[in-house]
Amino acid sequence: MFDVFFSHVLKKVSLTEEEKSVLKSFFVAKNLQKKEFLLQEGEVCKYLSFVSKGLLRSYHIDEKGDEHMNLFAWEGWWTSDIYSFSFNETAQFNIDALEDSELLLITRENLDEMTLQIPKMDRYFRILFQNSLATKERRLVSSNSYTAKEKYIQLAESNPQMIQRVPQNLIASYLGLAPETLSRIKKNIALGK
Amino acid sequence: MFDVFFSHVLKKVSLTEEEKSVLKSFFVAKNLQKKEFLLQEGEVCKYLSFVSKGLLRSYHIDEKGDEHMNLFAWEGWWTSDIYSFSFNETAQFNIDALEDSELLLITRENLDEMTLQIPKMDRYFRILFQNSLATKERRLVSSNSYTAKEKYIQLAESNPQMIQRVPQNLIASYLGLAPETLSRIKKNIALGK
DNA sequence: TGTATTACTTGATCCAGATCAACGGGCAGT
DNA sequence: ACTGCCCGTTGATCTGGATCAAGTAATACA
Repeated sequence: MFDVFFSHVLKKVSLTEEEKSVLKSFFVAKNLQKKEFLLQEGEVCKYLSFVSKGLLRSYHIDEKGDEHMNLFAWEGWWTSDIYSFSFNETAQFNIDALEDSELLLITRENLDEMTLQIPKMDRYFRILFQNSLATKERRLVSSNSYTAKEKYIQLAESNPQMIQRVPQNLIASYLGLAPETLSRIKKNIALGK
Repeated sequence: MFDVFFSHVLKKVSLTEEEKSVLKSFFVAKNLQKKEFLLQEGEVCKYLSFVSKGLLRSYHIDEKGDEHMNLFAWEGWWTSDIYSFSFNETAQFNIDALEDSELLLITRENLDEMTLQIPKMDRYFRILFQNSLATKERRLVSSNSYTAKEKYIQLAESNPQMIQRVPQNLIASYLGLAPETLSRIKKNIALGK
């Protein structure tokens, strides 16, 4: 359970055995079955969650009832409604499991306490958030600047695993496209553009 | 020059006078005149920049030559091509000044060194990036989920200062709209929807 | 203080991608 | 093995916002 976690943390900061065991104490383990919810829109998001096994999705449902994917998180990724978690406001995202999953959860209070006890973890999360921000910034520009086909090709190149692992209709939603549109785009690409 | 800077840092972490003077030594001050560039697409972004006075914009230019705004930064905000800065890759954004501006620049090497000497700054940047990430995540969903009019109204409510301070055609670009579209939207709103 | 350049508006037309509709194929549960 | 249904495909049509075009107001600059 913690193996995947430590191997990820150790890529960014070093930890003693002592620190590792302190670290563990701030987390709670949770299993989630396929289709089970970790968070529902309207609640306050209490946890930052590390995925040690499985696959989760985070998505928003608009007034018309349409789903809009925010992100997918599998082994080695964190997920949360980070806005809700940070500012203690109502969540805008739902998070549920696309596959049976194993998680490590930490509350905001524990995160604060943990980083005070082990300041290196501020560095870990600083780097984590910095990298996520960088990626999200590029995705936002891509979303405003490119055609549907260009966006799909960019995604396929930058994140081929997502395309293998996540159903096509959810990929469409992630790109802000109708499922029919993505289907047609893939057909065109297969026919040599 | 550093007054605005310290007042912002102190909102998130406390600092001794000693630490303040150490902190200062890692930054370089820079003035930028209106229309002058801080960064051009294709370079590597060497600095994370704090705006102590003025207004900058960060934007991407696509193959057709169209500009797509990424963000605006005024007093108390940071700007950078964070992807380029973090991963030492070619910048995708241009950054230039919309008003005469005063900046504090820090290199990646100095940022790393500074956070090692003053670990509290890891916490400062952890919180900064966490908040930016939260905001960007919401903006991305908004961009994929709402109509042009809804996006404008949301922006006007959540960030009225931006609308006052930034020219309308740049706001349009920030929202991923043609300037004509935003003009019409504002007209409709003025006419009572 | 005049003129040039840039910002904003308004109208007419166009198009990428959404929506609606119908069908086939795979796989999940009994 | 059967059946139900979810998922992807394909076709036909519609539409929000882009694009093209022209005029007007505002700001800068000399």
